[in-house]
Amino acid sequence: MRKKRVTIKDIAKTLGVSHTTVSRALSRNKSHMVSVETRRRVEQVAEEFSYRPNLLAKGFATGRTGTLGLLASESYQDQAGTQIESFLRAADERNYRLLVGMSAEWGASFPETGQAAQMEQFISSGIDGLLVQTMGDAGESERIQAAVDDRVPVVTFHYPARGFPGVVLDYAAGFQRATEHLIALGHRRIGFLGENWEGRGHDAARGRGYFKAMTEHGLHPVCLPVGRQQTESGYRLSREVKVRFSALLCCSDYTAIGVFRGLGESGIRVPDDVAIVGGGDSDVSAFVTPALTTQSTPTRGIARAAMELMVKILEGREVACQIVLASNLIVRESCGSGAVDPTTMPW
Amino acid sequence: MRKKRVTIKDIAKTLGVSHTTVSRALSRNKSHMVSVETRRRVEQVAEEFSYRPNLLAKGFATGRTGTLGLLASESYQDQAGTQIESFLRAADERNYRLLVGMSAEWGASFPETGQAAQMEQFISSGIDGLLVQTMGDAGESERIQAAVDDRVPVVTFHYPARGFPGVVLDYAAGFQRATEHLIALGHRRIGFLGENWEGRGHDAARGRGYFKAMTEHGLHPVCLPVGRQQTESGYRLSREVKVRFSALLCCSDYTAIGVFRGLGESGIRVPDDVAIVGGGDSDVSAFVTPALTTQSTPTRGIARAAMELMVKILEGREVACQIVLASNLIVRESCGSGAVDPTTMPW
DNA sequence: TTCGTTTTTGCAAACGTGTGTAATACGCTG
DNA sequence: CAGCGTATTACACACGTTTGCAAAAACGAA
Repeated sequence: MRKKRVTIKDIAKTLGVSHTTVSRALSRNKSHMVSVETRRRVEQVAEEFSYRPNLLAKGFATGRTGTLGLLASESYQDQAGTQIESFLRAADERNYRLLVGMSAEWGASFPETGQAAQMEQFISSGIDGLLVQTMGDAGESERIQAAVDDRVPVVTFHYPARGFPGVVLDYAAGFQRATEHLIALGHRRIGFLGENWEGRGHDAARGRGYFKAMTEHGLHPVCLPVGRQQTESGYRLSREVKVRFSALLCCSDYTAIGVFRGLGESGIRVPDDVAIVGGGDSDVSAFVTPALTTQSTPTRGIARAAMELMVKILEGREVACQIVLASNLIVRESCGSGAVDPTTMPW
Repeated sequence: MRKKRVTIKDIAKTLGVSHTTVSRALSRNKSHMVSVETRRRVEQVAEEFSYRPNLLAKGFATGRTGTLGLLASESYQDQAGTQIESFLRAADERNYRLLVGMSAEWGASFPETGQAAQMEQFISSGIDGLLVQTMGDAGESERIQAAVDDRVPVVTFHYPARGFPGVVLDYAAGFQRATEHLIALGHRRIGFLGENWEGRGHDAARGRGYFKAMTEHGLHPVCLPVGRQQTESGYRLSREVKVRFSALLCCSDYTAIGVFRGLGESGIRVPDDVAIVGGGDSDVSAFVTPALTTQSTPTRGIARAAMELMVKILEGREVACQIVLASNLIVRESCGSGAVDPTTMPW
């Protein structure tokens, strides 16, 4: 199976020069010039032998591998895939490779352990930097700190982590706006399907935006917690929804689709009987019936921003900052926007 | 930022032994024993110094890195995410790390170039094996062959590639069965939304299953090609569907959802006016209205099987084989199965 | 005690590449 | 022609770990 690798020494030998010269010729080293003629010959032989540099050895020698670690979080489920995909794109554009992992909750009784172990492994594998999808749970920042121990630069995304630069999505503002939209439409009994606003994570952040809008208008906020199987959770919770609310904010489009289904089975119509807002702007959200009003999460924007930040940090052009991305409300059919007078919009 | 690494030499120095001994103590080398007492002391100091092995150096020395390359294909869009996720799980279970890439069609005028470049990079980075999501296009096998050049073992998945072991999903059989299901329900004007059966890729394979079932029953097969934005394509094509077919097979659940939408806007009811079958068994498929009959693609099963095959090959326990996974038909509401007498089913 | 055997340890080389320092050659100036 | 700066090349070591070979130590038996 295995062939013997072609190394710079092989090239050096056939040309009768030292491997140093070959190395410099190929890496176009600035401080030590190599004559044009020599470089030409080196390149020709390299091509002829179809030489491929051993990035392992290179990384070993230089301490730079051109590889970044990406630690996605499983708890984001439907998003995880597109999020990873976006990062692959962004990394490719900047010619970085990506060592990918998911902070596993599966099988492990202590997810933090798995997460820490992954970070350790990544760092041991010689990554230049670590991109971590944060969940905002208690002690997360300290956990990352402990595992990374200042050995590589870290950029977090999704949720701020104390002490680390990162890209944050302003979930709270987005859902606050969405809630105000529903209030402007005349709704008063508005429910929230997600995670309690006292918790952490972006669903809780959305909850806080909802909470703020509700209390500011003297309304009573209610949270119905959603489980891990989002679509199914929405389906099960729909039973409660129909008796208690005239409008509903869901943290995920998939939850909303589950709710659609459940309400439909009971003959409740959306948006006529209940108005619904989703979250995430997934690909299908425009094509379900009724089309889903949703809070967009710029997955690709997050990836690009995080990559850019990481590259800047690696190049020493930036030290620490939090980039806050806005999240927009996309108004479609599921909350009956057709009847709305735009001038009553609160923004 | 950077701290100085702790190496085995540091441990050796504090204990007054050679670094060789430390290496042997930590790697539990079989051929050269180390006394129990020495090992205990080494482990204690390693713990104390919180020593982390440099996997780069290790890989460099041994030629094994414990990292596999995963090259997913962008063209599978909605699937790519869950597919990658499944591989991450499977790799984690076997304690392998995963260098992930997507064979980019974005930005590159020649996707093959990007794909080849990725493989080159992965191999240069010292992967132990390469997992490639195949598309079944012409010359794919030769392309992989040329890029990999026998430097690492390859396992393909999704579509067979000549000369490489792999995990294949029998899309054709699945869609043949689905088509027969529709025929058994009494449908005659049955359309196919996907890729022409003369092409390659798994959508074409599904097409062949459809084609076979249709011709065997003396029916006329018709293919409406779907674009890259699957949901949207389904929506646009729905206009054609309603006038030509009484039943429809879609290669993706998302395409089916687009069709739902389009038909609904024209007042066509599913399944009463048109029966629909999807593909992929995505998470939402059970919760859209009507719930989608679909051909399941065992994404996790593919990942597990491919990983297992790769590990076997790396351990020399297997040489070459193709593992064919079956794909099941999950019957829900969208083709009106409620009216079916199970005894008329063709299987 | 002596020899042989086994267990434990150390030395040194190897993996492929980068880089600081020294050496050589060349051309120019005075 | 001596002297000097510069362009080009080579030597040697570093990076952290593994591993074949040899040496040393420990042990047992005669």
